[in-house]
Amino acid sequence: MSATLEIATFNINGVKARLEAACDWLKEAAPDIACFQEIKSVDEAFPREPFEALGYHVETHGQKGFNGVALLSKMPPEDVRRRLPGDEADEQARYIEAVYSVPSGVFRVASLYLPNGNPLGTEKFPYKLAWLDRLEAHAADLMALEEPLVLAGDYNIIPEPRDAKRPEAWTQDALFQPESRAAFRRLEALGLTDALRSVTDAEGLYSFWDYQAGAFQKDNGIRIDHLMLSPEAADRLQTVRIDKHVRGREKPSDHVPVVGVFSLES
DNA sequence: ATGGCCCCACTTTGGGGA
Repeated sequence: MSATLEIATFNINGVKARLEAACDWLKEAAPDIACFQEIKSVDEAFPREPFEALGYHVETHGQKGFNGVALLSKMPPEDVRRRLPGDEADEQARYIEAVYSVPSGVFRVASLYLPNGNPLGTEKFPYKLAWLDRLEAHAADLMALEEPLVLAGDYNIIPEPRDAKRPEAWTQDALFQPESRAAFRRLEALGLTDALRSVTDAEGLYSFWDYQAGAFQKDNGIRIDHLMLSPEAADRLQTVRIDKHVRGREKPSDHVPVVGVFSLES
């Protein structure tokens, strides 16, 4: 184990369609922990072998056709939890959490895929807000553990105007609604830190570009994939990297990886 | 963010995404 721990979040938009892209990126970036979203696969059909061949333990929480999250890790996971607490009737596979032992102690890491919430005016938006309420409650419970905690994932929230190339185009979208952004700020009010914003105030840092209308070529992107850190994790954060180049490859996901680099020195 | 896409499923049409 090196003196740093790299934890990444990556919405891969289908593990079968993205097997080569995901493996190529893992080979070059070699994160210690990769949080995947939108695996779009049931657990039994998840192609574990190519990832295990790269040295990763694989834990999945999938469903048929859409959604689904996974945790890939070089060290074995402990205490794996699936499903976000707070609604036993919620069947959508959007949350998996595990604890990892590292030389400095432990890191608790979650891969989460927040509901999109579009279109407004349907039941999808209240579902998003209810999911955010449940996430806030669970995050509060986890914060009380006073551990290094990384809530990594596709939040489907544009936190601020500087997180979009064209913020005016998103005013009627669930990703940029005041209620969505207020919920994100409530997570921050719990003491969670938006990792990227703790290292830079720069605009033009995006994690998603639509497949349509040449959005990537125009750099018409948004920042919706986030690493939210407990104080114990934020204290160890060295830098945050967005692997934008993978969006320009063959058969890419519409998202790119966001990587946090943490110090393991005591 | 619409002119232009992409993935998935009991596939050839519709649901879902952002």
